[in-house]
Amino acid sequence: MYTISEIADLLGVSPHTLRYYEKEKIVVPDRDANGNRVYRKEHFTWLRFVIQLKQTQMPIAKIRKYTELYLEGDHTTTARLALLEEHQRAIQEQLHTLTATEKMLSDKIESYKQYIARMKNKQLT
Amino acid sequence: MYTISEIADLLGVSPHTLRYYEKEKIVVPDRDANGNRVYRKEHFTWLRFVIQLKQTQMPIAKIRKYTELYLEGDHTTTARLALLEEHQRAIQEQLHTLTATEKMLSDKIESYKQYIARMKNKQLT
DNA sequence: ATTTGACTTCGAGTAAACTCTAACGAATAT
DNA sequence: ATATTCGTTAGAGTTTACTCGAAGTCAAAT
Repeated sequence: MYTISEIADLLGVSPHTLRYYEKEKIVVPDRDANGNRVYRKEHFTWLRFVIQLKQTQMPIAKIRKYTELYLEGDHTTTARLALLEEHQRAIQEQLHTLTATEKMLSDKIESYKQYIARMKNKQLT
Repeated sequence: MYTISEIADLLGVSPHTLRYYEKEKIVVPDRDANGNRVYRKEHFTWLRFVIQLKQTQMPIAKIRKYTELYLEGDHTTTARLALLEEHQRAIQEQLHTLTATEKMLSDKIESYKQYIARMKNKQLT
């Protein structure tokens, strides 16, 4: 049982963001007698999942789609599977690009270091 | 020597985007007698580099910063190196997150597949 | 001579994902 | 009893990176 700011702290997001996710119907918490939001373990788990998808560039709209399918029940498993596989492919492409760029950068960084070392030497002579 | 639409085609971006990059002082092409943009080999090379940084989530502002330093000349090599190293770290973090998420997803995908297979079996009985 | 097509500028418009503001209510602290 | 703290809402504002539209120029094709 968490308040909005507690769960925000736990997840490293702002309460504003959590209200936004609620408006987008991605995670709709319970309410207490005063109308305050109450997040439970399952909300926490779902939010953690959502944030992980977000960190890997899945757009909010697709996350909402997946959430809708999940809430619709068992007959949407095939659709959900397709969505996850699509995102898996997106991730694999990103891994590709990032790996290539990392190589390019470490080469460039190496050249820069050598250039700087050469300049330092010159100064000492 | 390329026109704006030629280089846009070569790089897979729109002429609009190239004009925007010029406004942001990331790549400023030459002009011909009619005032039309003329991109040369070096502009192409720089744009390809910029696009690769963009694909790995470097914000336009940082790309512009790097470009400025580059244009300022040799005495900015240390600053440029620092910038590249910072982005390299960002990439390594992304690789981490993506790898972890890819594992998470392939597990989830596996469960979904098994669940669907189980349902199919049931139907056959 | 005029139409076509590609270019130009400047400024406005768009989409995504927040992020903030203002005005209010309830519970706790002094 | 009052001040503070934390929550609420609806709606407006912000940032990033484009993306588009309108009005105009210029050279080549018909």
